[in-house]
Amino acid sequence: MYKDLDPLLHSQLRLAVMSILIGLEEAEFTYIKEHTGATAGNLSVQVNKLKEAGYIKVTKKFKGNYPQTLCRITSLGVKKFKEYVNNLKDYINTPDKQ
Amino acid sequence: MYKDLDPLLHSQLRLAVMSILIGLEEAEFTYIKEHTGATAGNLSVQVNKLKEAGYIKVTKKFKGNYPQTLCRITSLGVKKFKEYVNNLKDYINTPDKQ
DNA sequence: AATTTATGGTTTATATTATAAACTTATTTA
DNA sequence: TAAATAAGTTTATAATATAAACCATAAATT
Repeated sequence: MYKDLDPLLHSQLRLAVMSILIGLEEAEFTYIKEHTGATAGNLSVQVNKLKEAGYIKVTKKFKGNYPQTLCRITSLGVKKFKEYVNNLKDYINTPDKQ
Repeated sequence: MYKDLDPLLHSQLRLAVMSILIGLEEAEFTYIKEHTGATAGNLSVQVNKLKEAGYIKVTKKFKGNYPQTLCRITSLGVKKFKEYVNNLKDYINTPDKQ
């Protein structure tokens, strides 16, 4: 019971990023920024941590004249996300009490 | 989408404490310590934060000759816990991708 | 054509948080 | 009576999250 929660995923912003990417396969940095409400700086840091851990892959291109940072979840990322969600369930199953 | 997660609850140990208390109505400090695997120091700090926020009520008695710290969730605590769990669901609903 | 504003970020400094180590007080046990 | 155990608390440190400041280029404005 109460298995450890992956600290990399147990963070509001990183979890939101993963949540977006698991549903989308690929998303722009700015898209994630808008959909999470995060500041660019914070997002930049957290995206890098997920990248360093191999949970996501980040590619940098140009979109027209502007830089574009694309994020995509890896199979490791999917696995870790699912593990996290499963472990979390033990914490949040409220056994009927109002 | 992606509502803010109560930072007081989005912490592995404090969430485990609340998870125990929502199922038990009352628990000893030592019971919580054993069931979470936390160190006494860490637990002491986190229990106090939950107490300060009014999420739990802490009473100190003696059990035989030894001090006994009892914890009990408050109605505010139950409300906040449920809100947290509801908000969290948006983050962890994996829309079918393996 | 120079200056200002916007885009798309990164780096760095600071505030917050979590955690462990050390300490306290009292109690058993050898 | 000395050492170990119980039940915690306090404090110091490590880790984390976040915001503020910064950088480079592009587009718009004067």
